[in-house]
Order: sequence, then structure tokens, then C-alpha cells
Amino acid sequence: MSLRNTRQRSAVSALLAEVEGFHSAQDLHAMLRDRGERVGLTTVYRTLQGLADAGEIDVMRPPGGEHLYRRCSEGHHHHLVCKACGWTVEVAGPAVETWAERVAAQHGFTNVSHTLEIFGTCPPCSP
Amino acid sequence: MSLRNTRQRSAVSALLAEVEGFHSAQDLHAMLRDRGERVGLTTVYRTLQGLADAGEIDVMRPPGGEHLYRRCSEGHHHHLVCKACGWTVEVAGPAVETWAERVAAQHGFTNVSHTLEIFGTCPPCSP
DNA sequence: GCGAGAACGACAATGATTGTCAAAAACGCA
DNA sequence: TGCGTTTTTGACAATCATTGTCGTTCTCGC
Repeated sequence: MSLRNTRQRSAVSALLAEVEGFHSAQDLHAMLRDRGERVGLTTVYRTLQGLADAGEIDVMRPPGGEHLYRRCSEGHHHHLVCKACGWTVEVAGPAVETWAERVAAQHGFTNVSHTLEIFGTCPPCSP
Repeated sequence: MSLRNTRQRSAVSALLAEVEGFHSAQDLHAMLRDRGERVGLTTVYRTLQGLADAGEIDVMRPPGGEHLYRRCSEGHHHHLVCKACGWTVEVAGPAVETWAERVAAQHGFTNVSHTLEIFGTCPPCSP
């Protein structure tokens, strides 16, 4: 399978490289429109899905509903997310990684991946 | 807030006590219908939500789509889920709990919760 | 037994995501 | 550079779990 370089794919990648934090597909689509880029919503969804599959961006499924996408630093890590304002901090947890793999191995599981999100209230949002 | 005991709430609780593994709201609703219990789908959703809020059942949001509910053992724990057949194992990880709280505290976060799911392929489903 | 308030449930509404398919663009090759 | 093949695009429709609505029904304390 060969991936072709298209204007739309570049635009999405470029946008993700510039923005901070998590954004929904619809957010990103709106931003592209504001920039004058003409990209269809369907294409934004598919492009994000492709990037996520390729491991180039992170996907988060907050309890609230829509999927959020974000360009992240390299390597595996997790997120500490403020329930109130959405502000996120990347956290690394080597101990957790090894723990997860060990537990999975104990039960004979292979091809293991995992998701971990920590939710809380950040200092500015505390009453 | 006072929770009232209704036939429907009892039916949902009883069903959850009997079935194994995770089931979607629609699944559970169908099972109730098969039993002859007349419960509305809306009510099943609301009841499950209430039970989840009360911490009596677990909610899982698999990448596939719908929410899955399950009556779980007491105490905080996580799940090791087979991507192929859905078979799940409960796993406890005290180390992870303390790690999550410590990380959150380091960043000044309060009111902390977290979600952790491990996905893999269980032995019977391995090729 | 009674009444206020909670819960129910049929139905409509929401809204993110996915499918469709003809038109357009990209790439390999000569 | 020109051409044909194959992928990609994107407007629109379709899907589908979940949530809102609101009149009716049921609980529970008194």
C-alpha cells in the first residue's frame, strides 16, 4: 500500500504540528476552513484515522463523547487531563508499561497494548 | 437525593448479577425483553448510568463504539481484554494506583480518577 | 389512603462517525 | 511531458448509540 502525498494530508499534518493540546476532528476541520484550506470533513476524519493508525498522533476518548486528536511527543506516554478545562500534561510511566506487559504475559496474552488516562482537576480550576 | 426501589431497577441489577462479562445497554435491554420484563430502553440507559455513578458497575468504552457495562468485584481494578473474543480478566494493580495518584499530585491535580485497559490476544485466540 | 416528587417509557432529536460513489488528483512509466 | 491506472477526495446520505422530552405511572413518607 502506498500513501500518496496530497494537499489535504499535508494541511492536516501541518495544522497538527502547530496547535496545542487536543482537538476534535470537527475542530480541526473548522480551523482548516478558517485558514482558507478547502478540505472535506470526511477527509479530515480519514486522515486523522490514518495518522492514528500510523502512530503519529494520539487519540483520546473522553467520557464526554467525541474523539480528540493530538500530535504528541515521540515515545509512549500517557495523559493527565483536567476535567474542567481540558488542559493536559504528558506523563511517562515506564513502571506502568512494564507492569502492563507483565500482567498480560502472566495470563498468556500476546500482542499487547494499553490505554491509560488520568483525570483530575488542575490547580487553576480548583475552587 | 433519594433512590427509589423500582421493579425496573431491580430487574437490571438482578440481570447484571447473573450474566458474565461485558454487555452493552442494548444487549441487556434485549435480555430483559426475552425474560418477559417490560423495561424501556431509555430506562436501561439511565439505570446503568446511575449504577455506574454509584460505582456498582464498571463501564468500558472499547474502541469499537458502544459502552459496555459489567458487574464487577468490589474494589478498584482494571481489565485485560482480548481484542478477538472479548474475554476479560480482572487485574488489580496497587502499584498503578499509587503511581497515578503520585503523578497527579506532583502536578497539583486534585479529585483524581483514572482509567486503564489492557488489550491483547488471549491464548485460545492466538493463531 | 394520599399527595408530592421521582421514575418510567415511547418517541423524537441529536450528533459524531461511517458509507457511497462519481469526479479529481497523484504517481509510474514511456 | 503526456497518459492510464489507482488512489483519494468530498458532498451527501445513512447509521446508530445515546440523550432529551413530557405526559403518565409509581414510590414512599406521612
